[in-house]
Amino acid sequence: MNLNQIQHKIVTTINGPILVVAGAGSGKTRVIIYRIIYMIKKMRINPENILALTFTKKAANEMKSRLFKIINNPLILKKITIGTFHSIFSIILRNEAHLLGYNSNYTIYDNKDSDYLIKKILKNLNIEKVLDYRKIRKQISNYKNNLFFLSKKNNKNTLFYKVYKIYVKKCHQMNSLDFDDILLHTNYLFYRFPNILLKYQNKFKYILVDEYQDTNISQNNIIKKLSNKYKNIFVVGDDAQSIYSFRGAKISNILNFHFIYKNTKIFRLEQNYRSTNSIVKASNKIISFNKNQIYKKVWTDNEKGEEIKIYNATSDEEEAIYIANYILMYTTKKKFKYKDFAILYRTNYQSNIIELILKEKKIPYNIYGSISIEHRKEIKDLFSYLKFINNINDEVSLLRILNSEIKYKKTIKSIINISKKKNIEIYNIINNIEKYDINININTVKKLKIICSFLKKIRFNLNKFNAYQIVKYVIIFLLKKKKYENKIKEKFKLILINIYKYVKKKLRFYNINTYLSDFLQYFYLEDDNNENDKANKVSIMTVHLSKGLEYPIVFITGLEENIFPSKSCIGNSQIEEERRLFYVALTRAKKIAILTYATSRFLWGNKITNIPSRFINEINKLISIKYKKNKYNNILGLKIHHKDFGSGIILNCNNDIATIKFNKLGIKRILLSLNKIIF
DNA sequence: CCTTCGTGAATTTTT
DNA sequence: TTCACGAAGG
Repeated sequence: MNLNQIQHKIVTTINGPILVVAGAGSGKTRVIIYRIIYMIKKMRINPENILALTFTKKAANEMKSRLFKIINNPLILKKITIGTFHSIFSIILRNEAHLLGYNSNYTIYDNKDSDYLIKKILKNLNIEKVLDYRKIRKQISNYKNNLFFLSKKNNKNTLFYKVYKIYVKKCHQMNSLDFDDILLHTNYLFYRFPNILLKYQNKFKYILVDEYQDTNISQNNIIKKLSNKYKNIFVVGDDAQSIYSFRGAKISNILNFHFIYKNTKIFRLEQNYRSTNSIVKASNKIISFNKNQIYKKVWTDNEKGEEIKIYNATSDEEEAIYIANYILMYTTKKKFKYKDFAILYRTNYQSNIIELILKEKKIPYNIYGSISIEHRKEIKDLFSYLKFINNINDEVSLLRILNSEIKYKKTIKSIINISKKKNIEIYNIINNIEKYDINININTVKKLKIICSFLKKIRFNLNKFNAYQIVKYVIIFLLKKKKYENKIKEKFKLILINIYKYVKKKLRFYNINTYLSDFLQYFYLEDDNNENDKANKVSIMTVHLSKGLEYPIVFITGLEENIFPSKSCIGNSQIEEERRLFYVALTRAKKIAILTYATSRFLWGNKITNIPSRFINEINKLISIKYKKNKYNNILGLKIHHKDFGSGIILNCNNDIATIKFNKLGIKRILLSLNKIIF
């Protein structure tokens, strides 16, 4: 199995609660995978009793494919339950939905759906100017993830609570769950129905959780309940890589694990096998700037390797060009492959310019997540049809359809008003539109008729046709009605191909038919929209998505204050999480890490300028000097004294102009040739 | 009933 | 810059 002594011990210690504190690159995913194999092959544990949980769809798919490579037996593999918290528990909820007053075909609302609903509620209460719908959504999410509903913490007189209650009620009426509901309702299910809990306790006798540092209260409580009978709970985590606190992740879960589970065995994985010594050294240096951390000594036997490189681009475009050229050079002259490279960024929108340049230079790439395709308007339209067809109570999706089909807002408003006044479902009204006294355009009536008869027809066949057939009909219907650009048609085609593959795979692999609701579940909670994983392509993604992955050469881009670290994290306690995020980014690299930053960059059509990220300065001494561009190339981070302005530190330097942060006067740009600076 | 024009927000990260 | 939304005017 090729494991070190501690790893071997971890793999073969099966019973009881176990906490593994694992540094970056110490082989923790490998340990999980070998442990699963050991349980099945050596311990003869029934694979059906194993539950492995991850946080991102990407990590789940990665684990599945790595396991498959070793086990290579689909019959065994399909018995193991592997997936994200959300996907696994939403499947369980579908099975038990009737107990909670839901139908098993419930719709999953993404953030945009939630926003839409919250906006509507605020408008109805006439407080859309008082409360910000996005803040409310975050607050609702926070509420649910912290299980406040179980405690007495809620302040029932606030405006927020009023909105919260309506939101919950509406979701229930529409047979819909948002992402947080999936966890919340699972909690409620296990709390309220002990016999159901027992059923799943007996099924999942062995539970493994990857990236445990990212669990929130709600998730942690589910694991606690599930493992309570057999206590075979195995968690792996690294507090230094905790980067999901915005989703309610609580580091205290990992810190208090051994208090909650008696007789916990604790292991530490500190040897890094992934990266060169230079990279390990720099990442240790970075994380040492954080005050809150569990002491860990990550070390490596690997060679020193190349020093970390840095590139100061003049613009975001030039940054991308530099990266593209670098990749071209290394693939032609140094025999690296495209798939050896990853380009990481802090925010999704940064991918635009990178994609553009890579396309120009004909470098094949694979983008993960992205401004995810489900948020594109036309795709959203398609999926509102699919969601409504699947769940006739889903008025959010129906209203989306109406909004995209009917130009005249007044007409929609009158329909909604009638629905409210007479307490009749909107779908019912549009089906009998001529019976109602509405000022409505004749063409609109015709349109509604066409839509309604289509919906009726297709809903009639809902259980006869598989997901592929249904989606195909909807796409044909949409294309018949509207003139879409070719780009959109291509996207539709891609989605269809994706569905086709999925339906086929399910049939061959598991011998089950895929209906529309199965496909929607897959689309929202399982598909990481990345079929070409193994293809020889450059990977580009956010730092968040890169966790758990590794690449020989990694570019960390946009290392500027206000970008990375993000503006909203500067000057508060969240800066430590940003630093952990940078730590995650840096530790993805096996051989070479290249940090890039741009002097100016486009944001909303405006050129903005930022000073280099503090993270560059924090590891300044470990960065290869020859890559520090220009003639004042070795003065970054240097403490200086200015004849007029006093002492300060050099943040950036472009040819003759240095950006200096003065102790008393703040940030100023100084012409070096004036010779006012004493180094 | 329908078009046009002006204003203001958007982009932190994932399920 | 781009997009959504709403007011105003055709």
